[in-house]
Amino acid sequence: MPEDTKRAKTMADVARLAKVSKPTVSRALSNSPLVKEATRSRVLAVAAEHGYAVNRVAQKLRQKRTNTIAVSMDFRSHRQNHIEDPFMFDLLAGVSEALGDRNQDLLLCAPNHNDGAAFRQILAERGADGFIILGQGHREAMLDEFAASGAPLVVWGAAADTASYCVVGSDNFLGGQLAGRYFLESGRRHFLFVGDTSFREMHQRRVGLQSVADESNESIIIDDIELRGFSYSSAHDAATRYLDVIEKQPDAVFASNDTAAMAFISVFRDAGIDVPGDVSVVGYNDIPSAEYFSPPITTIRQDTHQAGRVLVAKLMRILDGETPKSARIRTELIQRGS
Amino acid sequence: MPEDTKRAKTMADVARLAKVSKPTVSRALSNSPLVKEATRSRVLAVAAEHGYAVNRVAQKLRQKRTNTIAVSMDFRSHRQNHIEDPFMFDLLAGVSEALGDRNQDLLLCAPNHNDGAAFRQILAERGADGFIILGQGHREAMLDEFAASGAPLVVWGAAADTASYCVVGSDNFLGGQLAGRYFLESGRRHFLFVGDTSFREMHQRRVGLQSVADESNESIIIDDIELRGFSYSSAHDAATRYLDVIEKQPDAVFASNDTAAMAFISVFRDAGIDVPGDVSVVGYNDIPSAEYFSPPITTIRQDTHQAGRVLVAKLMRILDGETPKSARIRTELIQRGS
DNA sequence: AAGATTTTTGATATCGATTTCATTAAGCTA
DNA sequence: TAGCTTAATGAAATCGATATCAAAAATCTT
Repeated sequence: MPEDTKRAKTMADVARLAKVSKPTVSRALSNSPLVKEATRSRVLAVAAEHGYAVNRVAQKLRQKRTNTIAVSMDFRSHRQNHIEDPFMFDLLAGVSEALGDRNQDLLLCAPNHNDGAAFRQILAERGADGFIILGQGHREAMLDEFAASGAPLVVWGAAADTASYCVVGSDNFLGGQLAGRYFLESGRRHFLFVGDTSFREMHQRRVGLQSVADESNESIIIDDIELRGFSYSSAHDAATRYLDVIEKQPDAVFASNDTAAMAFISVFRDAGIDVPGDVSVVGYNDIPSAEYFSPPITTIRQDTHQAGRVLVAKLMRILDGETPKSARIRTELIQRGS
Repeated sequence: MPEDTKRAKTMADVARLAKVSKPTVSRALSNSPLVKEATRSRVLAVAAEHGYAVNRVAQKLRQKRTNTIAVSMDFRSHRQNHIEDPFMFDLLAGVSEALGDRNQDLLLCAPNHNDGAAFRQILAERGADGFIILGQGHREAMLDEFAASGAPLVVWGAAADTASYCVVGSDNFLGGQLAGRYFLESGRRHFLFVGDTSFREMHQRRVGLQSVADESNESIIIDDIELRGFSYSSAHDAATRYLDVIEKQPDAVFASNDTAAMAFISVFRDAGIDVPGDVSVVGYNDIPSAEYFSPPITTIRQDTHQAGRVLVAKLMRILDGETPKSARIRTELIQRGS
């Protein structure tokens, strides 16, 4: 039985060994209904026996489809900000898994410049069929232009009303509302919002918080601390300065990420202010240590797993010629001890 | 002057427009010395004018080189362990940057199974030229076999003496020694090691700590807590249990990651044990918040940026047919307040 | 069983680059 | 300037798959 045991490198090899033609091998391997069942199984057997694997590069060239998605991550800003938050990492994991399920390769790219030339080049050189953009908060104009040129792309973040591309993001407005309602229900009336509102996400959270105050019958005060970036240290500094300056202490802090929430709690504790007794603190993202902080942090959780799947699903629809709408990801308040 | 303003899609287009042949265009674009300077500049001008970009897929097919490196990340274990440590992320960033500098594409893959079939398939289908493996601590046998089959790969981690492949990792033994010496110098004599020694890295840190004790003239005691995984919670639980059980309290804790160090400090504080007064604590990795914890955590820092560069450099040498040695990354003690 | 249909199969062209090898142009020597 | 060497160029083959379209085989009619 054992014949030629050499590895079959190309379809031509398999064709010869199975005594059929190249196109038939191709059809058999791609489960085309055009090939007779008996032929298919013979071809598959030969292919398996000789360890044949299609050359995907040749396949891509001929099909003019790469089955590859470029995922753009802005590592630089991530490192500059000393972000400890594993959120982006989770997002990447979710995208990776979803792409794997669809047999799409993931080309990871970290563009160095803002002008989008790197993206255009990837498309021109046929390195990928489409783009998933993670963490490019400040580059909306570039993305608009890129999308306008017909590039298939999906962006993680907060949708601008004017965005011409498909955006998938957490429901930041709802997140802000959830925090506000939680404060109201626990009798708080003087809020402090902490975040970098130059990011649209953060701004939307602020607006959500405001909407709760506006709709309430109570008279609510909202203070603001404008952060730059997401580092623990900048939040810590801001908290310290804030305590020096204020006349009346707030009874609720909505920090737009858990790291900042921790920094504020830490400063409060050092200043003898009790959390949640004197001040309630709500964070965002539900990072792993939020649960184990002392006190455990009440926070807004986004479903990163779902996020990855939705990003990929939207992009696939775009590649199929549809124009899917932007989407918001499930968002919920995790009530803990702060 | 402006002639045909249509985009040039293929080399044949450029060739026609520049009134030369395809091979000449190819040579001009790849800076071959075979082409006359005047010709080259004319071709480049035409290519630029018509927005031509080489089709990398066709290039790969012909050259039998993909200029793509597959980077394997084990997201699953990462998520299971609730790792907050941005270490892997930094490593990925470093690798991404180093690959970018060398014009190599980064194919991110997250193998689901342990048997290495996914790796073999990537190679067989010519999805990548080589592999950088991050975070596969427990799969040495598979990697050995894969390397033995001639696959070009470099692994992040701790080198086994028997490893047949190139390993780049932090100098864990030195890391353990640095912690031990720090303890000795500050007069500590009763150490506690906390970590998951089923990971070789952690084991090596333990051995480094031991070596300092052995070489010292003092009589040193070393206790051990064997963790499973890297989560804050498991460390927190372990610390709590430990305090219940021990008779004599250690005066130094070497935690094999910062998250565990934080958990222990937190438990100590709640139990009224002063850090660093009663117990000194040293962590590992220098995560961003280590600096801002209270007290700021003394820790061992690895140079992740260098790590990425070294991983890529080693792999490139392997692809050039050399067999570079395993390497250790710079490792230093960052002395802070614990 | 001849003729019409439907399934299967295969010969050939193609995707877009690079390599090989032959050829022409340019530069040098005497 | 003939003759020789070297530098530039181009025609054709190639990488390994799939698409197209025509031909052969199988199945169905009557």
